[in-house]
Amino acid sequence: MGDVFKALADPTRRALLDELQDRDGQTLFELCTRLLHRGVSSSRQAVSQHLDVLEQAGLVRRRREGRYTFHSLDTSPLRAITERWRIDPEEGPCGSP
Amino acid sequence: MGDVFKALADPTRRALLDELQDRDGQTLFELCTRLLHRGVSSSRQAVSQHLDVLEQAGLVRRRREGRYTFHSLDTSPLRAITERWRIDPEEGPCGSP
DNA sequence: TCGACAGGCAAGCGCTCACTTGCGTATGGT
DNA sequence: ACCATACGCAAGTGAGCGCTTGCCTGTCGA
Repeated sequence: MGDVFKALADPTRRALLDELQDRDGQTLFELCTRLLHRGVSSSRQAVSQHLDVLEQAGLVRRRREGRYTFHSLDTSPLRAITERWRIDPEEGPCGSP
Repeated sequence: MGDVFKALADPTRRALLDELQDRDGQTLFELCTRLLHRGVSSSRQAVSQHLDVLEQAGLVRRRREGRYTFHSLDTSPLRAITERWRIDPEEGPCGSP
């Protein structure tokens, strides 16, 4: 549980999740180069360690294929947040009293 | 934005939010004693600093009254989480294709 | 087969974080 | 007036975090 929040506490890791949501199944170098275009400058090893944290938090899944390692996003751990502290969905399109 | 996640990264702070959701408008000492009953042992100053972090993150509001300082919960910053990465509400009661 | 590519592993360094310690301030009961 | 209460402020300390550096393992193309 705490691992999820610790993972989300870093701006680079949040940018990685944004990037994976934009395009799923990217490799390490793809993520590095696309982070650069976003203005986030991080070395390969740094990004790799960030992905380790995200994987341990259950937010990212790794799939090894040949010499490539593809990463995919998994937002299911975030659902526990909305269930712990009641978050009113701001009376969204569901509201019908 | 990152302040919210950094605030949520600590288990003591999450326990404080739980406690405030259970009973709103508690003072520092009330929160300290009730944390003890939950098994979370923290000094007064430690809890005060945690509340500082939560206040800076916008998750807790302070209201000074005489020599008491009451704390109230505000979950609105958490809504940004659900809006950033689409979190399916597990096909809640809203689903009607 | 050889070299370039994609990635993993681990130690070291600077910085932040959580906590403690000590003192100061203001309120309220008696 | 006096003292206990409720709380704030600030410096110091130990542990964890993010990043770098260096080296090693597989994998694919020419």
